[in-house]
This record gives sequence, structure tokens and C-alpha cells, in this order.
Amino acid sequence: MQNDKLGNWKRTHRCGEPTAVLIGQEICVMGWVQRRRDHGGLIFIDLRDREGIVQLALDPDRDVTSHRKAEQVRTEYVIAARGRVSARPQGTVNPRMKTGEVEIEVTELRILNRSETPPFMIDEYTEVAENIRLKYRYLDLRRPALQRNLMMRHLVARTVRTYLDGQGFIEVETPVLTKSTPEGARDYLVPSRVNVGNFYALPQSPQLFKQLLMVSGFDRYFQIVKCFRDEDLRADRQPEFTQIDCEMSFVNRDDVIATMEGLIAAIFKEAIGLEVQLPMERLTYAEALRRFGVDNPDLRFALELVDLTALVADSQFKVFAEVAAAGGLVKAINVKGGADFSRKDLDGFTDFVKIYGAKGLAWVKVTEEGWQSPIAKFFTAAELIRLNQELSSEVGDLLLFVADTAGITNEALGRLRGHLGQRLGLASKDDYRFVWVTDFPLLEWDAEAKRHVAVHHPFTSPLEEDIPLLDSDPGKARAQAYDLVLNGSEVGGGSVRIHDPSVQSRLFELLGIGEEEAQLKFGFLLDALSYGAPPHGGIAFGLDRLMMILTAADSIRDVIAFPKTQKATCMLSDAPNAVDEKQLQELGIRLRKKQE
RNA sequence: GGGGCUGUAGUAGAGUCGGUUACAACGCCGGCCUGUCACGCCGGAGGUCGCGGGUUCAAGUCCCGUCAGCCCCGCCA
Repeated sequence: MQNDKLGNWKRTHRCGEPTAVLIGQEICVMGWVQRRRDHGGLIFIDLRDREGIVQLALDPDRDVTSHRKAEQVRTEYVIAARGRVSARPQGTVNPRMKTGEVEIEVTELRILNRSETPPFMIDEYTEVAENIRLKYRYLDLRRPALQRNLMMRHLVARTVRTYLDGQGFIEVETPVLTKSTPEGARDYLVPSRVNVGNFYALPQSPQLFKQLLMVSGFDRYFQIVKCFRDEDLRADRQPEFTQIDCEMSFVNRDDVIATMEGLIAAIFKEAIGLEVQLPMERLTYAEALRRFGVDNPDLRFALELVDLTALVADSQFKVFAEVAAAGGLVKAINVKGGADFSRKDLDGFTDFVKIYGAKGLAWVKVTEEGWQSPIAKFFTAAELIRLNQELSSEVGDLLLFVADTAGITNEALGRLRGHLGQRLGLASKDDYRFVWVTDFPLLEWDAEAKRHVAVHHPFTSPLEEDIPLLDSDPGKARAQAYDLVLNGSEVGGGSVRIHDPSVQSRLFELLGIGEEEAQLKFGFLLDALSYGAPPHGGIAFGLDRLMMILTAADSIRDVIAFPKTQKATCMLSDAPNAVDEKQLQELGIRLRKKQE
């Protein structure tokens, strides 16, 4: 059957638009058939586009041709309709629809294209398995949830451009085909045909280029830019993701933070109408770890970690005493009113902390009769009093202890804290708690590689007062680095950079990057820094993670139009795929047999 | 590299202790219906129980392997 031609028809309104103010007007709408309700005589069609749904009414008494055509119409057909907007008869108004007061009395209908029956319904009710959704992504994207998310993403991108433009930032594009550098994530490599045997790398971030732009005098730069990291995926991690990347000259940490708080406030105002209180809270890295165990704490609830190491160091409970003697940490959280958790729940919490390397979880139920706990018998009455004091414990509370190395205790108990906050409903999705985490360590020791690695990146400036530590005790040096954390999620991070080539060389040295290698890999940066580099610093926000929070999405895939699966494949296009031998030959590449 | 969850008509599910022809819903197809709106009523079609192997008289169900999707650890300057 032949489709109708569009001809010279012009769409006058989107489907979500017609309301009572248009009553009496002749309009033309185009879209997809959400549903057809055929009453034998009268036919109703719900017509959908990205702005909403409007009801078409086809009456054989008004126009036989269009009514007959409407009988052939099926779900997801693309049609165009002309007619008069009219008030619905009394008692037939649909208050749940924006357009529910009116309908279009169709006088002419055109079927612009037919559609196969879709594999799933294009509505907000039907739940569909992720693999089916991804295979038919173009259909999933028709559904209201993803339409909403991507339209909000556009709104956010627009707000970013408007705000930063207003602050004197200039949008500059940087190369996608760039140079592989040591440090950091695995690079995606792109072979060069013109230079057989050599490879480009896709950028993990435009870090070096934006610093060069500061040397070039652009003063304030930004870019909404794709970044690539060849690492394993998570619910909030994709191999290609988008950063709001910014860099500023002649600024210190507080200047960057103040400017960026304005950006975040503008985004939240525009996207969800939220007034963000400024200035935002701040925590040092050390305090975040001490109180919450992690560097990305969710501040929507308390449940803080209490350090009991000194208190239990001399106790009869060997597990605690030995950890204390070995320089580890014994910490606990008090789950208020948690004493009614079942044994099964407690076993579940124990399994949970084991994921993060803890050997176990000690629990105490505080009852009228005192501690109900496998470890109660190890403590003297005096110790129990002090423990209860430190933990502010009351009858009905549940105390949970982890004893291990500092790293494991903090991580395990901190993650358990987050888990419990979610489970106990302490973390409301309507609550937005921003916090800047500052004063990160500059370096951390990589036991496997037996060298220091940069916590942030190798271009991060130490705190000025900590520069002497680079020679005496580099592991203690703190960085002028900062993360923005929102509800337990790291949404952005940045630093003031090194603008002095001698300090930069010293850093490479500490990272075990020899002078020759530094010249080879980063020579262009060192050269640039030697030609009058201004003091500069910047930040990058993860746009995808911001969008997850703004849309309350559980998965990063719900804020990206065409995301990849956990195995980094695209179910729609079937990428990545094998290529012709001829293509490989041109690139000088031969594939090795898989090692068994 | 490792741990876990899931896989049954187009979709999302039920399927008991291994036992007759694998259920009902939504969708789809046909018919009826002039005020419905996740319309209604009647009828119908639709299945490689992810795939392979094994145990058994008999496997959707039990065992082994494998594939895919998802969640997590490692990894992610």
C-alpha cells in the first residue's frame, strides 16, 4: 500500500501544544500513533511527538475518506492530520493530559509512513529487558523517560554555554586524535595509516591541551567534550563519556570553586528549579576519611564513623588489640534503632564489608540488659561505658565495628555507611547535598609498581606550604586538588596546575618518570611552561553523572542516547567488529592468535 | 582476572516434588461497537523454555559447560 506524500503540508503545532486557547483554530499536526481506539463509527487516535500527545477524533459524518484511512492506521504509523481544535464534549475531558480539554476534529489525514509492530510498546508502563532496549535503541528513545532525559541534557548543555560565556569563557575544540601518555587509564588506540606502526590515542581528557591554551593566553576556556577510557564499565561509567571541561588563568583554588559553584547553581536552577545554597560546604580529604571513611561522602545523613582504636588497644579482644598494635584502625558506626535487624541482615552486612577486604564485621545490639553481642564478653565494665559514650549508644541501637588496616577499615565501613543510608531510607532523592573535598594527597604509593603515582594527575600543584615535603617526605604532600561531591557521587574534580617547569620536572622525577621519558612524553608541555605560563587551574565535571542525579536515573545508560553494554559493545550497531584483512594490511597490523 | 543475579510466545511474567497437550496478562490478527483515552466485547494465531552436553523410562524443572544482559570487586592519573 502506498504512503501519502507530505506535499506542501506544514506542521503548525506540536502534539503537546493544543490547549483550550486554540479552540476554533485550524491546525496541522504530525507524529507517531500512540494508540487507536476504534468505536466502529468514531475513531480516536492518540498522536505523539516529543512534546506530548493529542487526541485526533475521526468522525465518518465529517469526512468519510479520512475515517476510512484511520481504519488502516496502526501503532507507530507516522501520520499527519489537519482539522479544527475543538473543546471535548462535557464529561469527556481527560484531566491527566495536558491537551485533555481539547481534541482535533480531523478533516484530512495523511499516512506518511507505516511501521512494523514494534518489539515493545512505546509507553511509560511497559518494562523491557535492557538488551532488547539497547538493540532497538531508536525505539526506546521514543519513550517518554528517555525523551525527557535527553531534552534535559540539552537544557543543561545550553545552560553551561550561557553561564560560562557570561563569565568570559571561550569554547575551544581540542584534538580527538592525540598522543598516548603514561599514567592514568588505558588508552583507546587508533593506528595511523600514514605513519605505519604508530598510534594515536583518544583523549582521557583534554588536560594538556587546555593547559596549553592557558599558555596561549585564552585566559578562560571550556568545552563540552567526549573523553575515552578503556577500563571496565559500571552503572555510572561508560568507556566514552562527556566532561564539562574548564580552565582559568590567574586564579587560585577558591577562585575556581567560586566560579564553578555558580555554574552548578545555574544548572540545577534551570534543570529542576532547585535553588542551591552558596557557598557550598567543604571538607578536607583527611576529615572526609575520618568521619565518613570515603572521599566522596553522602552528606544527606549522619551515621558517622567513630575511631575507637586507642580505646580498644589494651582490651582483651585480641582482634581489636592486634589491629591497634599493628597501626591499623578500629572504627564503628551506630545505626540508631537498628537492634531489630535479623541475624540474616547482619550476615548480609558482613558479606558486604568483605567485598572491600574486611575480614569481618563485629556487631552489638544495645538492649536493656546491656550488650547483646558475640564480642561483649571481651570488654570490662569500664571499657563498655567508654565505648557506649564514644558511640552515644542507647537501647535499641545497633553498633557495627570493623578492625583492619586504615585503608580497609575506612573503605569497608564507609561503604557500609552508604549502603545503610540507602537501605534505611535516610537518603532522599529530593535532597541535594554538595560538598567540596579539598587537600587531597598529591601522591600515593603503588605497591605493585613500587613507585609513587599521582592521586589526581601529574600536573597538579602541591599546596605551597607542602613544597618542601617533596624532598623530605613526598607521600605527605597535599595537592591543590578538589572534588565536587553530590550525594555520595563524585561529579567533578580539578586542581591548580603546576606552571613552573622546574616543579613539573621534579614531579615527574617523583613519579619515576625519567628526564628522557618526560621529554619524550611531555616535552611539549615542559617547553610550553618555559615560555611564560600563567598560574592556572581548572576542573572537569562529569556531565553524565550530573544528568543521572538530575534525572534520578539508576544507570548512566539512561542519560546517553547510544550507550554501550557492560562489555563495551554497542547492541545497535554491533561495534566493535572484525575488519577486512585489507584494512589491517594498510595499517601494518597483523592479529595474533589468542593465547590459551 | 574474580564474585553474584537473570534468561520460558513479540513484551514482561507463572510453571509445585522431574510426569498428560507449557499457563493467564499485555501486544498482534479478524469481527462487532459513535465519546473513548493503558476503551470495551467475541474469536484466533503465536513457543528451538538462551545454546550445547549429561543423568533419567521421562528434563522448562536436576547436573556440567557455554553465551548474552545486568550489579559488584579489581581497574577507572
